[in-house]
Amino acid sequence: MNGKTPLKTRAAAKAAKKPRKRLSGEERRAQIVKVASGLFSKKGFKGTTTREIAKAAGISEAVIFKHFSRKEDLYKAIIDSRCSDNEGGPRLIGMLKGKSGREVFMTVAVYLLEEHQKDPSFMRLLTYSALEQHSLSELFLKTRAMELLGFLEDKIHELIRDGLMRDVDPALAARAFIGMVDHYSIGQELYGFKRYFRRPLEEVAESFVDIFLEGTRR
Amino acid sequence: MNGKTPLKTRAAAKAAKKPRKRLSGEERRAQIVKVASGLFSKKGFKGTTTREIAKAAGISEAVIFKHFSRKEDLYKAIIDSRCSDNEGGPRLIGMLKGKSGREVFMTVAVYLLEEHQKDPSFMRLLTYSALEQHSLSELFLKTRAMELLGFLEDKIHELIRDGLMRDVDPALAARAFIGMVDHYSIGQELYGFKRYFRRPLEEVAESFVDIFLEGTRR
DNA sequence: CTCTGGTGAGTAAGTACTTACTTTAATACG
DNA sequence: CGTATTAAAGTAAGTACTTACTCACCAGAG
Repeated sequence: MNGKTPLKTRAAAKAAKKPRKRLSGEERRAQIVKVASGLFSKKGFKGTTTREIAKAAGISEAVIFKHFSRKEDLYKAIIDSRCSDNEGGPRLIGMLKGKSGREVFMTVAVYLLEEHQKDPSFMRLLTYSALEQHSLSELFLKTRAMELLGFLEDKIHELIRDGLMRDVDPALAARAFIGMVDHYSIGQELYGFKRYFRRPLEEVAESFVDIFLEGTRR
Repeated sequence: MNGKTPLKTRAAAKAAKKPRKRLSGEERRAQIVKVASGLFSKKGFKGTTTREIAKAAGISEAVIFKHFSRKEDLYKAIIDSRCSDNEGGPRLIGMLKGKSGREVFMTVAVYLLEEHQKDPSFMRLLTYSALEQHSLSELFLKTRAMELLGFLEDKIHELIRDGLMRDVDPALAARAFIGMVDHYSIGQELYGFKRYFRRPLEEVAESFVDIFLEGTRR
């Protein structure tokens, strides 16, 4: 058992116990953001302690405060990393340009359902943020949500002008569509609906697009 | 001013400061539940302190613990008072019996939108509860949400059978409809959409019912 | 007098955040 | 090349304050 370290047992034990990886500032920062993000999404900002974050990251609390002077700053760093341009939003809008009506709505539905399914923690984070009135939801609203709704609104307007849709309120119709899709994901992930009810992602998307497009067809 | 109590100034000041209403046990209990409910819905369970509750109710913390041995018990009492049979749910389902397709969906939409607008705090409470995985959301899901969805599902099934609707997945369609309506309220209240976008309640309900019914029409 | 509704002043266990200190790795230099 | 220097990465053990929850006691209606 202790054959290797008959003497110096304390130092040896310590060394054995802690194969401590020493990370660079940037690496550690990113790790903390990732760990905290996961915890905040599960338990909320108030519900997560800096101690827990430190423990989960395998470091002492002081390290967190070397990188983020306040717990609140950690939240902001998470926002930046989650809402940064390299992932998400812009990609979707880019995918939509030049597509036909049905293709647009189908793409949006599949994209949103896939995103939620791939990473349900973001939706939780966003919802917590909205409730706790942090800026994440505000930022997300103004960058992502509004952009997508605006795009759909324009598209609907265009379809109406071209006589392909009935004369519905474009803003309301856009929200109706996003509502169907988002609310489905929220039900599955937050309210535990998936225990009672589950459909293949494509089937869900197809159904919603059908209902929406038939409902708005001229 | 102090003609009545020239002496005993301390006692007099105290008496003047606190026109303390002495409530019966039941009254006090109900008051605490009401106050706590409002605070929990604004700041969440973890985000609300017993001290805040006491202050808001104009009593000392100890009184709270005379009525509820743990903070958690207060949550349960709130659940009971919010989900009790006398208000909400059953009334809605009752209103729906024997109505035609359009009437059913219109009634549901108006009802949900009105409820959310009348008391947005319940939605917040419910959402917090779902995130924090308290039993309120579970209970609500099993009593109210499932019941309403089940009713709509049956109605849709019936309408399909009678050749009044296309052959859509009834469960999915029911969720699509509730999704449009609920998601609209959530957007308005939680994500602050109402700063940018507002429509009369009836117009919103009518639009959603239109989109849904046209979309599912045979 | 008594019993119920009410209190002020605790307590122990957290909480975010700090301080004084140690370890490690890369670099400057004799 | 090895060794002193330095600065960053890391820590244990605090601090000041908040938290849920308690307890010994009080006041006034019946």
